[in-house]
Amino acid sequence: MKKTRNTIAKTKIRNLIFSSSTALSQSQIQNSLKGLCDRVTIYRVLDRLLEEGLVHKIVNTDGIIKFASCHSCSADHNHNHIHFSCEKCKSVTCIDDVEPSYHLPASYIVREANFTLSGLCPLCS
Amino acid sequence: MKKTRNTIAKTKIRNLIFSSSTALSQSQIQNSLKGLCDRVTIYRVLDRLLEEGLVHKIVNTDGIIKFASCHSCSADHNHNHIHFSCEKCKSVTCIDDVEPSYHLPASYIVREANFTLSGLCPLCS
DNA sequence: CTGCAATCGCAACATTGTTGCGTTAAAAAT
DNA sequence: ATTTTTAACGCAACAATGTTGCGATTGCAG
Repeated sequence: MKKTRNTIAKTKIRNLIFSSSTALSQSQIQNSLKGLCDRVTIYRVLDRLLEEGLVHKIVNTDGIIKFASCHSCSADHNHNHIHFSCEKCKSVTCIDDVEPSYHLPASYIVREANFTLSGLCPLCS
Repeated sequence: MKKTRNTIAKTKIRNLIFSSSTALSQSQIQNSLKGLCDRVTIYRVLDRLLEEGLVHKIVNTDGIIKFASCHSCSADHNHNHIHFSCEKCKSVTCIDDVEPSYHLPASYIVREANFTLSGLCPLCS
């Protein structure tokens, strides 16, 4: 497979996501970087970070895609934990230690799960 | 509260969603209508149908927003069932009879849930 | 320090969704 | 049946988000 390089933009974006307690959208990252790199570069870096399994992707309840670091899921790389989306402060947080349970008819083959609860987070309630 | 009118576009769109076995996006609806009304009208009709509680909104794993009819949830209007998104045929289906279970720290106030599983649907697997 | 190709910046484009405003038409009132 | 009211419409313009092609740049291996 292709080799990946550690560029300034990639390092900066990775650090941003890793040091954030909430999931970040492309526009949030763009604002933080303040013109460090092009908008397109952010999209491409995020794609690469996803492919490399360093971050995971969350679809918010309003359809906005956010990215968060993979902290506890290095073992079996299971992203199927719950996310919480605050209606007030718009933050998206991973609830790492709560796993949802479900069961489907056997004819469905499940490969990924995206569970997002929305409401008010501890800071806003 | 404001009165709502039954216009041609609204009736057609409502029927489309109600007779569909899968959730529909704005663009899918637009293609089906073949120029019956303006693009903007579809957005506005969907908003109204949502407000009136006739349809519910689903955010797909790729961030695309889809709409499905409310069949079994007229009683307490609970939309917290699971949705299944097929990676192959891109269909989004409501799995009405499976309710997910979860529990969060009490400091979170949950108002809505959006649970989407993705993989292969019975027709594609 | 040189060469290769991964990555970047820029421009252009595609899609999705929103807003303002003058016009049309649904349905209640006359 | 006709008038009146205003919800809903079409159109144009805009905003946000994401994608693609291509020539220039730069990380890093040899």
